[in-house]
Amino acid sequence: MDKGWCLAVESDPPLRPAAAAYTTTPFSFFPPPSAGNPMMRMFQFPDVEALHHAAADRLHAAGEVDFFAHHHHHNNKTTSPSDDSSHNDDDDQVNTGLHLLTANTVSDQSTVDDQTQDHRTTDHDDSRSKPEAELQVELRTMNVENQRLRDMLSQVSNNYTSLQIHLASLTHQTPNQQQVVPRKYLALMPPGETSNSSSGSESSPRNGKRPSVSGGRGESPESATNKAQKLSPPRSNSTAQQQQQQQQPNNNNAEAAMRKARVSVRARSEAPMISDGCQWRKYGQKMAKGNPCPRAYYRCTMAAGCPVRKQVQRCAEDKTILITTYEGGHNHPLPPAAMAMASTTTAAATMLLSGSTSSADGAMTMMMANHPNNLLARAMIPNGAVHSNSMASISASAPFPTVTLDLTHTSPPNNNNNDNNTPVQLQRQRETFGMYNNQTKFSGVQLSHEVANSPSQLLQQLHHQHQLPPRVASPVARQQGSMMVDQSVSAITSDPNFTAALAAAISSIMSGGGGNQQQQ
DNA sequence: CGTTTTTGACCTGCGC
DNA sequence: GCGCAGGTCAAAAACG
Repeated sequence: MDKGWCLAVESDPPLRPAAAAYTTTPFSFFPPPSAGNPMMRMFQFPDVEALHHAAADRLHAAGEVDFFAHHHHHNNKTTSPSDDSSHNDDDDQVNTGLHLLTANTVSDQSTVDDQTQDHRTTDHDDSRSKPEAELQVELRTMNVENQRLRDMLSQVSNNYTSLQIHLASLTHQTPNQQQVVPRKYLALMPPGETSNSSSGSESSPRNGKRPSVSGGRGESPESATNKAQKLSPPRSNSTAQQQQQQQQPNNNNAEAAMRKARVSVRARSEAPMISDGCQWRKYGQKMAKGNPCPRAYYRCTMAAGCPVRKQVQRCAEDKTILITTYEGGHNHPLPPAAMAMASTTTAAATMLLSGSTSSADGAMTMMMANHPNNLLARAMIPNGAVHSNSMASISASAPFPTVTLDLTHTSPPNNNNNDNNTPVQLQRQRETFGMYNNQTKFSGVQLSHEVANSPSQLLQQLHHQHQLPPRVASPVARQQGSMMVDQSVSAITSDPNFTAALAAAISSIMSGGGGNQQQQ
């Protein structure tokens, strides 16, 4: 069960003491305030926190344990009768203060709330339960509203990224930079290609060059679409079709192109699949010629009809390198963790569309530098600075225009930051975060270069990584994830300097009241 | 029992 | 036309 979420650790005990209480905190509603993303702050609801504080005060007045005081004072050794209810053998673990529960749905929260409610009301009168119930109703209402706003935010963010890339492409583009590939590519667009963003129709990213899909046995909508496309093969792209294309809005071509463009990511990983925040379902596996390692085919299952697919294969020359190739664009809102990769693939598709390697590189660099969640960006572009030698390349020789992001190389030394890590430290951080889960995390790749410089970023990454629902991870993944977390925590805490920085970052986060909850 | 993975079969494009 | 390789389907198996 290779789930792209691969955030099994979020439900693992070591990092979530007093888990049940956390679920009810306002911290669970939002991602941490993203320094570079004012929109995220914009969507925070102070009222919710005020609501929570009111509830906490009430609990205090009633002589009950304030779960949230546990937060604010970072007393990870606090024990209480209520804590015992969720207590386990992780007391000797570091309480990062991060919200690590993922239950976001009303039902889930309701369940936990009910449980905590049971504990609270056992020894107290019922008169107080009614206001609490009302508060919880309000909380749930706000949660729903939050969910809706987050969906909207995802859409807006996606659109913003696309527009930004397109603008960068146009800005950087010069006449002699326009290469053949994208034009040829666009010329191959079947005329029937339309936006997949809202219809939910499973229009598949195909063109004439690509080996066609369906074996004809399954008559899924996708297959039907493919058939229709086959009836008008690209090679017969007539003048009428070209005229039809010209009549289409430009963004139609762009979107169609994006669905065909490919983004290949090379990263070192022992895990079978990298984590990109999305949910994938494996639908096939093949032995590719010249490579003893099989190639796995995955399809995005976050939304019905999402055309995004990816291929995962190990490099024949170096089996520690995992090559993940993305194709297409999502037709649904994405969780923040998935936004990074999605925005990257979108950028890559856009740069292919823009038709210039240099402009593309600039576009991608710009987009990445400006996208707060783009983990690849920070892996490629330390500190968001524009690098001329970013590890991105565009292949025109491949069957499809492909952007390759090589994350197997270490970043060049960055003089702008305070990178005074010893190689040993960096290596330890790589080991710590690169093996964070059973799947390699891009954020781990990124963290390996930044973690010591920015513990708060580490926490944000951890925060994001713990947002997703536990159901998406297999037990094996959870177990391995738990082990990795243990190792990670151990490694982190073994470094006194880093521990101090981590504590400071935790304090910052807690005092800032930033929290999150995964949309789903 | 529903979901996911496995895996053999099938289809298509391309090169010869 | 044939064979090969890439990609996908879908029944069966596995899993929770």
